Amino acid sequence: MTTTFSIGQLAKRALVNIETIRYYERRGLLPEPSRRESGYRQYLPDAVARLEFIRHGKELGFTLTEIAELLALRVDPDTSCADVKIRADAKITDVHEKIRSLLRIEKALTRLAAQCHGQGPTSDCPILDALNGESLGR
Amino acid sequence: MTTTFSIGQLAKRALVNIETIRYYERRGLLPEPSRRESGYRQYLPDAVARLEFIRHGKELGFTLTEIAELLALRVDPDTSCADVKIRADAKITDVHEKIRSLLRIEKALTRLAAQCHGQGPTSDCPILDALNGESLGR
DNA sequence: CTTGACTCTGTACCATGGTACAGACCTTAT
DNA sequence: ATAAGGTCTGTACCATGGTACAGAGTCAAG
Repeated sequence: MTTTFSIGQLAKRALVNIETIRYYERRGLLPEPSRRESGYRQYLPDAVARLEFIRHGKELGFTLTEIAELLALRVDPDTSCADVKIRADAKITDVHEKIRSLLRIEKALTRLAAQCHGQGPTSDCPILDALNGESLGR
Repeated sequence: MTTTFSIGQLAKRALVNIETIRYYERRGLLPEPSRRESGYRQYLPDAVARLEFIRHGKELGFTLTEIAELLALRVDPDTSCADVKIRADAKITDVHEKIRSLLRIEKALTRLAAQCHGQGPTSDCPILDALNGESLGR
């Protein structure tokens, strides 16, 4: 006899919203569970692990679509660890690009904020002047 | 006689989509322009500068809502440069937080990718193992 | 056996920043 | 005068990651 969970119990254990579980099912991140005669979803304990996998993936910056792919790779006997590594490397590049972009923004903002004494009317504000002026993106 | 632009001409000059201009108007980023008898929007040259202001704000990571606030500050005689600086400083903090979070992600991903030789079945993949395991978020 | 809590499906809604129509009307060039 | 192209409003749709119902049916405790 195997322990099974209702969707509410699963939600409590995995610390996610019930609606989120159903949403993940619609998105294909969770397999369709078996049902009781009433139609109630019936989960096995491994569903908790699956939800944790999803959470960890999100913590690493993967989108739900990408997480679905990783979950699919995991069970496909024709894929190897290399397929996973490719995705991880792509995500590293991705994250790296975002960081570079944000650093550029931070630099530009810091420069502008330093020019601003925080006094006087907005008509003399160097920050607003800059927004009116040339492109800042470099 | 002042030169005026149709919405299409403005879109060309400011390099934005016509629909975007109407969207910005709905969002309160652009004032409602005067109209011809036909109802066609009629823009003054300063509308181009306004759209550029918006673009620059976006390049600095401000949301459209925040840009609308900056635009409002600009014309409000009761506000000072300090009000602008407060927003710029808040955005710097904001961007800084995002960078820190992404750096944490990058670090975790890089560590995982380094552990993965890229060989063997997915069942032995250290990256997938990590996603199954403990929380990664620090 | 009743009542409250739970779950079901389907759909709508939130923010964010737009894009894409449809169907009608206007303008401009030939 | 007519056709092509521009513009109008209103609404729906895109992605992303969910959340919030309504109305019906189910389960469990007292």
